[in-house]
Amino acid sequence: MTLDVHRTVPEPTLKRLPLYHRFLKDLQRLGRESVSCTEIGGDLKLDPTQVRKDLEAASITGRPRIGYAVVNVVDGIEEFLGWKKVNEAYLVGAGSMGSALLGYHKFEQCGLKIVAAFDTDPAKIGRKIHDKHVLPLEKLANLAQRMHVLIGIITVPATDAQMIADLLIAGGIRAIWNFAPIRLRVPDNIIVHNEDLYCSLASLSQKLAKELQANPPRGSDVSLLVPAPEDLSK
Amino acid sequence: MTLDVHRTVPEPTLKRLPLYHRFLKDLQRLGRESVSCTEIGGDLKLDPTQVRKDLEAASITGRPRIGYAVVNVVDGIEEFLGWKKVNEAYLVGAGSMGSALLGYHKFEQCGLKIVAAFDTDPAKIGRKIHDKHVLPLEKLANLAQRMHVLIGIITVPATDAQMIADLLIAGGIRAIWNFAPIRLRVPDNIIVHNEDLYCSLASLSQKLAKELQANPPRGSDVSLLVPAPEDLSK
DNA sequence: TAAATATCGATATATAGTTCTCGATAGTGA
DNA sequence: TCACTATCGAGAACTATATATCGATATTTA
Repeated sequence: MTLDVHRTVPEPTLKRLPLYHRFLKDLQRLGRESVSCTEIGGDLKLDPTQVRKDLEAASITGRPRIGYAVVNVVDGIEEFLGWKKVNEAYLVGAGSMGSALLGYHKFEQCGLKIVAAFDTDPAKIGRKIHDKHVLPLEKLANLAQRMHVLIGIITVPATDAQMIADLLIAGGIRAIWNFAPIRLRVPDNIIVHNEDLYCSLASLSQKLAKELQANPPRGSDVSLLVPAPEDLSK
Repeated sequence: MTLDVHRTVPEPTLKRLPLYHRFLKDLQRLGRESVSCTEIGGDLKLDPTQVRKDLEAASITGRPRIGYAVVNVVDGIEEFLGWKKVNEAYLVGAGSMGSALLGYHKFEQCGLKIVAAFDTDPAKIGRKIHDKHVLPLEKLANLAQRMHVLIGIITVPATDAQMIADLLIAGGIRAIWNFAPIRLRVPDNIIVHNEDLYCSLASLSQKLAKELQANPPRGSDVSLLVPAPEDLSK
């Protein structure tokens, strides 16, 4: 059995796989043994063919007329996404976003174990947040010795993010989950995943602006915003 | 001048516009007056044509051999994304993620003003988090009266998210920014934007798993993971 | 037992998004 | 002044992603 880990899989597919995983886990809890693409697609409002292709990308196969064995899909997705073996991660920046992430204990079921947080704030250093130690940033340099830590999570202000990225990379980190609103400059072999809330927000804002233009909210009178021609003359 | 708000713009374009905005704001601070796609693309590691098309989508034009007027781009992006007029938002779920978002004051420069938070936890109700009042969830129903609030931000556990979404929609909300790891069922005219960290994580995990298979980390001996054929016989 | 049907798997088509090409333009420097 | 060049703008070509079609298969049911 060769895992098809090498063929590159579309990004959208990767982001849908957890949705299937979640839905199938629920089915599993209900004791269901098999499921069809049609049903998955129905629940998630996705085209059944889409679902089939996504599962195929993760090397998961089903049987005609029967569907997929629930356990196969759950297992196959975990295997494919690398959720079976957990990678350790360091989080840098124990501010409010950092603290929030430290509390996401379910990340561990998704291959991510945050083992420690780093910060420069003396008020935070030495304390524990959601059961994770907050260490002084200086200690991050020792990281090189603790070679098993491969993931860095950046939750510092944009101004510090590049410096932290450099530190993490020097320490041997291979992948960065970046929550700072800035594009990091990193070597080609480093995987960076940006979680830029302002970029997400942009998409929401624009769609809302467009929608409001088409269907203005009750109570808002467009004539107040756009003066009628005769009003402009006075 | 007619704003091209009606032609639908690719999602990827919408998510890149804030990057340009940020870079050009920096240039503006440095006193720069014009900029080329080549330069923007160089900074953000994007194809110059891509940049040009994105700006075109936002109805921003430049001049051959000169480039774009920095002020035009900054202004044009803000206009296009609807960042000039600020929409008010309610946040539901004053947990750690909710609190973190309440602290993102720069959202206000991006058309989003969180005016209040709601929660059911008596320990949180009545307090202020990052200067925003935390109100009891019951009061969310009054929302219908406060018609100017159009955006709801959901930061409650997945189990409660659908119920909260229903409440928000009943209250007249038009767009939802959903941080709960669940797909909400909403009417067609409601805009939903999912910020599902597990989906993001999936993409990171898979890329890392793939990368580690190609280039195993120093100190990890592959022979320990994959027994050589002769080892299987004993 | 045979027809009907739900489903997968593979392939083809369609749509969305990105990159390339080239002509037009407006500065720069010989 | 005139060639030279960096750039935009428009459209073509390409690539990636999503959807549709169709044959094969296994179960159900008449």
